[in-house]
Amino acid sequence: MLAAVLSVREATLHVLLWQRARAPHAHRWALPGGVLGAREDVRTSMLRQLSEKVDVREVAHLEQLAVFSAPDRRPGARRIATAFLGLVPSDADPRVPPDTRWCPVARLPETAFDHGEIVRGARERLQGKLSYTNVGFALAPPRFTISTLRVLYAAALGYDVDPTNLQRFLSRRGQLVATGGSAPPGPSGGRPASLYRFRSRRLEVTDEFVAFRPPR
Amino acid sequence: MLAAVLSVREATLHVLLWQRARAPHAHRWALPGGVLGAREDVRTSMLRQLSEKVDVREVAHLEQLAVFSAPDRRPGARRIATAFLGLVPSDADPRVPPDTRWCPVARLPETAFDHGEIVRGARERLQGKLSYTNVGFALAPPRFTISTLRVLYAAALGYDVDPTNLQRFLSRRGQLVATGGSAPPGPSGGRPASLYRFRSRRLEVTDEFVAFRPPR
DNA sequence: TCAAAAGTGTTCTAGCTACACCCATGG
DNA sequence: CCATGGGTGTAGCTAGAACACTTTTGA
Repeated sequence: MLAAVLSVREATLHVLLWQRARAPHAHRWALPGGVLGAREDVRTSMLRQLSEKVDVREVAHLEQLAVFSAPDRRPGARRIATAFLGLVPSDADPRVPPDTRWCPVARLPETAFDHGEIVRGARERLQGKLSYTNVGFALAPPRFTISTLRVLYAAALGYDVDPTNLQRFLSRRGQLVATGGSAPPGPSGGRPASLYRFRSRRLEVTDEFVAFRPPR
Repeated sequence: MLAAVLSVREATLHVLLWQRARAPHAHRWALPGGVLGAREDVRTSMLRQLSEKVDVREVAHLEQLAVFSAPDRRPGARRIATAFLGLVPSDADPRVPPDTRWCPVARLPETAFDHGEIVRGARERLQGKLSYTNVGFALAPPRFTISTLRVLYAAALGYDVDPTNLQRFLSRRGQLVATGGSAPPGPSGGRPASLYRFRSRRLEVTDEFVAFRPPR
């Protein structure tokens, strides 16, 4: 049971890691997690374990990634890990324990066991789903401007995104709702940006087919 | 450890199930599987367990689906299942034990535990991946005509597919290679169909982005 | 009035759908 | 020569990428 909890902080994709104090792999950085309880399913258990690190209400999305099971993936007693991808909106600022930090995914510190691989898997899953689902909601605050959203998408994808096209992409799919409000412009002026929200804050597949749409 | 092994048989998507002899859920139909060994990872273990039901060389693709972990998912001692999706080409005709059969996915017999849900998950995964990867190779014989391939895609997707567009879809992505050979026409005549093969018989993502392609 | 930032309009193009038409074979 | 099925050409449409242009604000 491990979770790669991703969030965009200061325009960069970060992951929540804690520094191990004890051997094995002392001082290396590890994903939060623990062991499955007798009366829990894996999702419930993951949420319980995360609640020790972050406020669970701030985890806007949680999904299974994969099982990591190589017999030698960690020294000592064998442990099989069900890995999860968690997403925390950029506005949430959860209190975390002193040994825990948000680390930039592009420049990870030395990670424990196979946790680096899990983080890379999580990032790839997120990148894919940004393009054919509404997962963006889980990176964004409840209300946001298109510029803000652009920064979040760019950080998660690792390349620049055109705000015009982002706006139209989401609008065409009915995912963007104008709230009516607007954000005040910055100190150097400029037109105030309208505030939007996602129509739904639960995962929806917006592009079921790349090709092979059923005939009319 | 459970596998939903799918294959197109007689123009219909089937799954490999075996009928339980003993309680619990006697006479119901279950997915093949077993328990993880001490020195195996889940993939190796799954292949080992499948080898008891089908010839493993015929499983052209095997990937993790999800972990099923509800505490009450089956009576008796708790068991957590890592579910896999397996694919067997339509030309392979593996010898299976007497209690084991290919069952049509659209009309499953009464299934044991949560195995029905797993089969539905497997079908959905396959349907999605047919559209943005080359998984088709794992449903098809080594050499095939476009008409044959059309039948396989239609069976897996559950709706009709235009052979013209299928041909171009795969050609555009460089997945189709003409072998030069051709298949003899049927008893009522007709132009002989050319034989093709997939360029690669390992999973490749052919459409990485639905939208948000990186700028040039 | 100018700079800055947001938002709209428009053109270009790739690629999917649909369908008409041509090709190769058996009877 | 016709029926049958395979294969090609092509028109139409959708929607993403790129970018010019307009709008709204602060100084």
